[in-house]
Amino acid sequence: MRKLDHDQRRREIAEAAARLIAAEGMPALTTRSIAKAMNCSIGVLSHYFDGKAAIVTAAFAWASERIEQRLARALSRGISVDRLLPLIRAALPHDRQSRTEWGVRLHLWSHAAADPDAAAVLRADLERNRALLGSVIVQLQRQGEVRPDIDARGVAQMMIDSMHGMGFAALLGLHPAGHDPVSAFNVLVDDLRCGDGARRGVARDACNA
Amino acid sequence: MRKLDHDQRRREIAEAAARLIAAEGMPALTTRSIAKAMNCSIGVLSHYFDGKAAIVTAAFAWASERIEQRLARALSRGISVDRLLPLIRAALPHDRQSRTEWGVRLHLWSHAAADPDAAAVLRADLERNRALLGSVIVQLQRQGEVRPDIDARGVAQMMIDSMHGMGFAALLGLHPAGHDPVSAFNVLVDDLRCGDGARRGVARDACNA
Amino acid sequence: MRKLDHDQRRREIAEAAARLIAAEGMPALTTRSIAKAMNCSIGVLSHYFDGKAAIVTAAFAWASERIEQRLARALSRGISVDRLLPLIRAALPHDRQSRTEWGVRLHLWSHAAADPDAAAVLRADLERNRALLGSVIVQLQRQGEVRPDIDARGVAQMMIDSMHGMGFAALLGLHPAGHDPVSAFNVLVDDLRCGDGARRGVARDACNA
Amino acid sequence: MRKLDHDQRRREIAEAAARLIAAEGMPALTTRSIAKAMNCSIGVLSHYFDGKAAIVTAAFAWASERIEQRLARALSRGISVDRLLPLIRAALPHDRQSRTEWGVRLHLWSHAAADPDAAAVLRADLERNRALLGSVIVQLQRQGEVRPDIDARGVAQMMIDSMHGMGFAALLGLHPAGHDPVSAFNVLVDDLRCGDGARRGVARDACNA
DNA sequence: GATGAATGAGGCTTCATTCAT
DNA sequence: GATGAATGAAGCCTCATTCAT
Repeated sequence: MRKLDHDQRRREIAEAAARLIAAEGMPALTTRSIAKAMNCSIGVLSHYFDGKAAIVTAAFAWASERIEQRLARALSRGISVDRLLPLIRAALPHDRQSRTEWGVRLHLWSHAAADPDAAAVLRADLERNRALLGSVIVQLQRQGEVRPDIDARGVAQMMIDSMHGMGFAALLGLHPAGHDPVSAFNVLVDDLRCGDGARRGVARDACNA
Repeated sequence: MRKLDHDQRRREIAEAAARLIAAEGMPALTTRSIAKAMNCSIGVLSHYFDGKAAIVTAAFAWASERIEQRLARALSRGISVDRLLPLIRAALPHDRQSRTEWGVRLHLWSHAAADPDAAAVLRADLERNRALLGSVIVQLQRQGEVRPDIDARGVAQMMIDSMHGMGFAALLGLHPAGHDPVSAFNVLVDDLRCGDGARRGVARDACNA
Repeated sequence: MRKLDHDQRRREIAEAAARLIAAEGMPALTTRSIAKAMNCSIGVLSHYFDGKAAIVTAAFAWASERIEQRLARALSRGISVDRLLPLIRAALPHDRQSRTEWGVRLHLWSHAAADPDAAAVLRADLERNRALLGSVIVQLQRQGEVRPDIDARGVAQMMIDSMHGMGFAALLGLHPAGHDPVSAFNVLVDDLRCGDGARRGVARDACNA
Repeated sequence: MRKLDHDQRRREIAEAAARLIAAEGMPALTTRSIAKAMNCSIGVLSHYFDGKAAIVTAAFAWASERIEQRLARALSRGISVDRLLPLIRAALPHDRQSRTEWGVRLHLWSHAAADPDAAAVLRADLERNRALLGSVIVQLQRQGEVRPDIDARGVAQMMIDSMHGMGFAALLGLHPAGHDPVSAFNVLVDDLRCGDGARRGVARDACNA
């Protein structure tokens, strides 16, 4: 029970730190700002974390965990080719909560550029996501919804890379107004589908016109 | 001539700062570290920049400029559908210099999360790149190498988003060993091409097998 | 209790700063010198004051408070025309403590020349002193010790102005050796008195001699 | 001729420094601000002055000189008891130029609190003014306009002290709106006059009423 | 466990001064 | 004589951390 309280408190601190990172950036994450956000004194932090670096690590972990949970929840609603786009959409930043998570993620990426430990964590995260998305595609192949000749892991990697690019860009408001980056995945998804050659062939005939 | 020296020196400082950012991250970018990298005294910096924030801005601008120049150079070698992949490859991090540029770029993105000015610069950068890549695609459409029914700007945006995701991931060593992220663009490029319906059709037939 | 400690500490810092200002001037008032005088570390100061400017303000306030208290103490010993000169003497710099207070006061005046906030504080201080001295004169008029036809506030203002000039000059050792500036007030005090026309008349006859 | 240019330039620099001191205070007096005000480069200053301290000294001297000249000009218009008040009024701050001079003077006083050299200069200045004003009073005594039984130097000192207090207060806007501090000198001047005992005697009778 | 006062290193900036051009 | 780039000390402030209460 004591242990539970302890872990609970750690999680609260990590979350507070994560929110601060997302909202104001790493430089604004100070022990003072965390204590203020937690409405507690500075000294408390050292009871739960061994220095600020550990809090940062925990904040990054908190966000990564949330992001994975979000993906898992989306997957739990059932898998089909037609659900791929909504799934991607659910994974990208689209509401306050997901924007916070993506905000932390972006800072984690830049943090990892100079911190090998963070980079290792990041690699592990990505590997899990790749495996997860890869297994989804394999399952769709087994369901006969996706062409069997494609490399599931390769496509998963590409989708994840693209999602990161889109997610960060969306987070920073880098897309033109009204632009829906996810719709671009239609091209890719259509390409994965079985038996839709007809429509595409027509369009392609236009070249020779 | 005096003015030239002044600008030259500013550029040198910006470059030194950019290299520091890429190599050790923003927190390691201090006036001391810049002066040390420049082999000069701290006070010099204030002769050329109006505070550290201005140096950071200049460093970001230096990297963005280099990245655009790199893209422009790649484009100057001629445009064709078959050159699209090499072009993308040239734009992604692949050597020391390009890794430095991408390192700064990643930090600029996370910096922009909390700095509206940096975000505005980023948006302008992206808009230019989008226009550039969009015009390339339009030209390819005019040359009859790309299907006329696709939305050039939409595809350009998607390619850029994906490149960012791949570029950052490649920079951080997030891809599995031996993985070539660029090859994933083959799917997209093939989709853009005119008159290649045949091969795809064959593959798609496998679904029904 | 905690609050008391806090305020007590603030007062100590303000006093230390005031003594430094009086002894060595504003340029010598640095965070280092204050910390050294307080025998504590530099960081402590920011626990109690919001920057150096706030310490300076508090130091000025400390001295002004002391000066007013000194005046109030002198007044509490009873009021009569014969006590006016001793009262003035008590208000002017005459011992180590009062010299410190006047030293700070002088620096406050020059500080106020470029700082509207300080000037406003100064104006308020002066207004209080003017009111206080004015009420003393009114009381003496009621007691029949001072001529009823004089303007109490005007005389109070003149006395205060003169006291400032004398006080600053005395502080800087500007008077000739052995000179007692306060005795000059005899002229004014005699002029205020009721019923001493005789002595003056005699002296004035000398003109026609 | 060269020497003249040199001295002329020194005077210009001293004046520029003095104006800066009066307008923005000592802390704002930097080599850069002086050079900017002079519209020249920083290096020039070291051709004419041996460091900043020398410039400050010269600026103080410039203002003191001006103040004395102002007093001398006022005296050259002829001396009589009736001209004493206008003379005092001319010496106090009353226009842009005199306010500048008084501004520098105030800073000189606070500067002298921690700088024995400046204090010595100040003492010498004051001694000259005391002698000047004292000789004026002596002359008035000889002209039979001032009572012969007063101590000329003592009165001169008192007048100077009061003028300083009034001048500084006026400079800082410390007087109540509409208040004319100089009129307070009427009391003193009347007291100096020969043969006006009648009016005073009448007023004094009011005490017994 | 919790508090927050204290520490002192280190960040950014400004300044007077020097000196090569 | 004039310029202004360069220097580096020193100013103020913030920060993570420690520790007595």
